[in-house]
Amino acid sequence: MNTGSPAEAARSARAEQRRHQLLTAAARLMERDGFHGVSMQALAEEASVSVGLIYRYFGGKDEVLLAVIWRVLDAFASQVPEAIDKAGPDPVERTAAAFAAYCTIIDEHRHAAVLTYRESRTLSTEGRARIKSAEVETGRPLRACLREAIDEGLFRDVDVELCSYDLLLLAHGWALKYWYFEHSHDLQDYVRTQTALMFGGLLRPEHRGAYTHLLAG
Amino acid sequence: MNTGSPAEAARSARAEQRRHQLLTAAARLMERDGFHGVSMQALAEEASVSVGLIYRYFGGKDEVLLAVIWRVLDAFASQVPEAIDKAGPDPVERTAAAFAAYCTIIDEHRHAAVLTYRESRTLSTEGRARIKSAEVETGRPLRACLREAIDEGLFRDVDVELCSYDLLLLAHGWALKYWYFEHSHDLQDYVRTQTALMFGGLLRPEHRGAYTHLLAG
Amino acid sequence: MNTGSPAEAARSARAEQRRHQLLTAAARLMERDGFHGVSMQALAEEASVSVGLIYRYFGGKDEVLLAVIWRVLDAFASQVPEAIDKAGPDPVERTAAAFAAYCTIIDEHRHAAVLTYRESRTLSTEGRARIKSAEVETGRPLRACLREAIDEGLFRDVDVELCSYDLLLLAHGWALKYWYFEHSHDLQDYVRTQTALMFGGLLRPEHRGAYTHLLAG
Amino acid sequence: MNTGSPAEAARSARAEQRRHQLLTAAARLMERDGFHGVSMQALAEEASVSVGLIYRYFGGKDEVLLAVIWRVLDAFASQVPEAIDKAGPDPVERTAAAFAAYCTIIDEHRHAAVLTYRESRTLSTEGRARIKSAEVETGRPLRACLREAIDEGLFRDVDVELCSYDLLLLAHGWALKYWYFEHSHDLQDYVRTQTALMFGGLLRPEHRGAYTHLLAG
DNA sequence: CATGAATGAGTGTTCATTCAT
DNA sequence: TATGAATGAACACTCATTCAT
Repeated sequence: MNTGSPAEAARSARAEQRRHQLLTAAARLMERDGFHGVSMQALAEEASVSVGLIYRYFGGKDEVLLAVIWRVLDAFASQVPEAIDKAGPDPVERTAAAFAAYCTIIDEHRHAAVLTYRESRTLSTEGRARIKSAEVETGRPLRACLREAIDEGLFRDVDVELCSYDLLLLAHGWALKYWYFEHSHDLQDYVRTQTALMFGGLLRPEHRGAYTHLLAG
Repeated sequence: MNTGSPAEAARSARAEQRRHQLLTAAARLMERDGFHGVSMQALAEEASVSVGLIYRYFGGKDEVLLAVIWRVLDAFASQVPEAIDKAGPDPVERTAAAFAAYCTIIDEHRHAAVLTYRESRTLSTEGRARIKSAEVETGRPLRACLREAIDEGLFRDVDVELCSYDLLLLAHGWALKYWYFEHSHDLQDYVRTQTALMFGGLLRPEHRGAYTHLLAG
Repeated sequence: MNTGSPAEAARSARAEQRRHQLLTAAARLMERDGFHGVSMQALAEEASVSVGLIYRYFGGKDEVLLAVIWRVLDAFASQVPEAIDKAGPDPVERTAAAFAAYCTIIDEHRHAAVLTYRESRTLSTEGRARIKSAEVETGRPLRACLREAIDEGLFRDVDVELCSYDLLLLAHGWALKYWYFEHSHDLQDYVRTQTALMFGGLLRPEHRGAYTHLLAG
Repeated sequence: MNTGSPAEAARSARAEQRRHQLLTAAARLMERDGFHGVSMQALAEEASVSVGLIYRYFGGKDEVLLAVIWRVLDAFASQVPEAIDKAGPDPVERTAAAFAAYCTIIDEHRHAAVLTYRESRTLSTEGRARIKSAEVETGRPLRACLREAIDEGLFRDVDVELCSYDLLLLAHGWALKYWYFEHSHDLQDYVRTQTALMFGGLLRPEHRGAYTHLLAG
C-alpha cells in the first residue's frame, strides 16, 4: 500500500472544486430565495450533485451558509490589505483603495454579501459570534488607514469606529440595493461617487486640493 | 334606539389593540430569531393569545411580517414630513431634521426596521413590490430637501438619489449594527456624529461656517 | 309566574323555523362541498345566523348532518305509506306508487339524499346505526308491496330484499348522478323509464297486458 | 459497461410496489373511515412507511384518493372488454358478461369502489372532471353491448344510457351496501339474482326461452 | 335568545438529515 | 465516492366548539 501523495493531492483538488461548486450554487440560490427558501434538494440539483454528497463536504445546512459568508470575509482578509499596499504610502489614497477594494469584493460576491446582513439570525450563537468577530477583523485595515490619515492631519478628527462602519455599510449598500442602482450606476460610478461624497466630509479643507481626483464625483 | 355605534367602536378599538399587541410581539421575536425562526405558536405565546386568533387579524405569517414592516414605513410617511416642517425654511436644517427623524423612528422601531433588510426575500413578489415602492416613497421628502439645498447652492452638486440612499442606509445602520454601537454610542451621539460626517461632505466650503452646530461631531 | 302557553308556542314555532332554515342551508352546502367541506362558520353565514346559535339547536356538526339525513328518512316514513294508500288496492300499482314516491321525495331533498350515501362514514357508530336501522325501516312499505304482488302471483318470485334494495338504489340514483341526467331527463321521465324497465322484469308474462301503462317506458 | 438498466428496473419495480402498498392501505382505510377520517399519519402507519415517503409517490392526499379511484377505473377499462370478448358473439351473453365483470371488479376493489360515490366532492374540479369522464368511458363497452342486443331485436327498445347507468349502479350497489348483503348473499348470488331481475325486464318475451340460464335467479 | 371573539387540538405538508447500496 | 430513498420532527394553518357579553 502506498501513501499515494499525488493521488491525495488530486483528491484534495477535487474536493476543493466540489466545495467551490457547492458554495457558488448556494450563494446564488440563497441570494435569490433566502436561506430558508433553499432546500438541500434544490441546492443539490443546482450544484448537480446528490443531497448526500453535500453532507460529505459540509456538516449541515447552517455550515453551508457559514462557509458562503466565510468566503466573502476571506476575500476581504486577503484582498483588501493587498489593495492597500498597492496604493502606496499616502493614507488618503490607501483609505480610498481600501473602500474600492471592499466594493469590488462585494460586487464579485454580490449574492453572498447580502447574506451577512440577511441571514445572521439564522446561525447558531457560536456561528454568529465567529462571523461577528471576523467582521470586526474585516474592518481592521480600513480602521488603520483612517487612523493614519487622521494622525497625519489629512482627515478631520472623526470617530474612526463609526466612520469605518459607515464605509463598510456603504460598500455593502451596493449589494443590498443592487436592484435599485443597477440601471443607473455601474460599480465604478458607485465607488467614485461614494468616495467623492465621503472623502469630501473627511478631508480637512486645506488638503482638499491635493485630492481633487477623489472628490470629483 | 341608537345605531350601536359605541359597541362597534369598542370592538374596533379592541381589534386595533390586538393588532398592536401582535405586531409588537412579532417585531420583537422576528428581530431576535428571524422570520423563519419564529413559529406561529411562539408568536401566539409571546403575544399571550392563541394561534387561531392571529389568523383572525392577519391572513397568515407573511402578512404579519408585511404589517410589521408596514408600520415602520407608515411612521416614516407620517413623522418625517412633520419633523421637516418643524425645522423651518432652511434646506440644510431641513435635511438634518429629516435624517434625525429617520434615525429616531428607526430607533423606536429598532426590531422592525432591520426586517426590511433581512426578510424581504421572504415576502411574495407582490408584497415585496409594495414594500419597495413604499420605500422609494419613504425617501421622497429627504430627496426634496437635498435637491432644495443643492439648488440654493448650499450643498455640493451630489447625486441626489445616491446621497439620499446613503443617508437612509446610515439611518438603518443604527438598527442593523445596534449590538455594535449600543455600548459606545447612544442615539443622539449616533445622529450627531453621522450628521457631522455627512454634512461635512455635502456643504460647500463657503457655507460651512453657517452650520458649525451641525458639523461639530 | 305563568306557563305562557301562547308564548311557548310562538317560541317553539320560531325554533322549528330556525331548525328548518339551518337544515336547508346545511343540506345545500353539504351537497355541494361535502360534509367536511362545510365549516360551521360557512353554515352560519349561509343560514344568516351566528355560529353560536347553531349550537343552541344542534349538539354539534355531526348532529346537523344526522338531522339533515333524518329529515329525508322522515319524509320517506310519512309520505311513502300515504302515496301507497292513494294508489288503491292493486299491489302492482302500489309498488309503482311507492317507487314514484321515493323518487319524488329524493328529488325534493336532492341535496340531502346523497349525503346518506356519501357521508355515512362520517357519523359516529351510534349515529350510523340509527341511520342504518331507519333505512331498513324506510324500505318496509316497499317490501310489503312487493311481497303482496308476489303472493298474489303478479310478480315473479324474486328476492324481495334484493329487489327492494334495487328500487331504492335506483331512486337514489336520481340524486347520485343528477348531473348526468339533468339535461336529458326530468323526474317524470326518469320515474317512468325506470318503472317500465324494472316492472318489465318483475311482472309475470301473463299479467303484463294488464299494466301496459306502466311498461310503456 | 452497461446502461444501468437493471438497477433502474429494480428501482422502478420497488417504486411500483410502494405505490401498490400505499394505495391498498389507502383504499382500506378510506373505505372504513372516509377520506377525511384518514390522516396521512394513519395512512403511513397502515402502509408501514413514514409520512414523508407518501409525498415521494403522490403529490398530496388528494392525489392518493385520485389514484385509488383511478385504479378501479383502470381495472374496468382493461378487464371489462376482455370479459366481454370471452363471452362470445351473442350480445345478450356479452351484456351479462359485462355486468358480471363490473360486479367482480367492484368486489375485488370493494374498498375503493365506494369512494367514487362517496368522495367525489372532495376532489378538485379538475380531478373530478377527469373522474367523471373516465366513468363515462367506463360504461362505453356496456352501452355497446346493450345497443347491439337492442339492434338485433333481443332486448326491448330501452333507453341505453339509462339502462347502462342502472346496471353500473347495481354493480356498485354490491359495494355500497355490502354490510347489508354480506350475510345473506355472496357475490355469485348477487350477480345471478340481479342478472335474472334485470334481464327479465330487458329481453323481449319471444327470446326469453333462449336465455333461461340467465333468468333463473 | 343571540352574538362572534377566542381557543387549541389536529391537519396536511415540507425538508434537513441519515444510511443502505 | 456518490447516490437518493427513507425518515420524522416541525411547521403553518383550520375549524369545531365555548363563553363572556
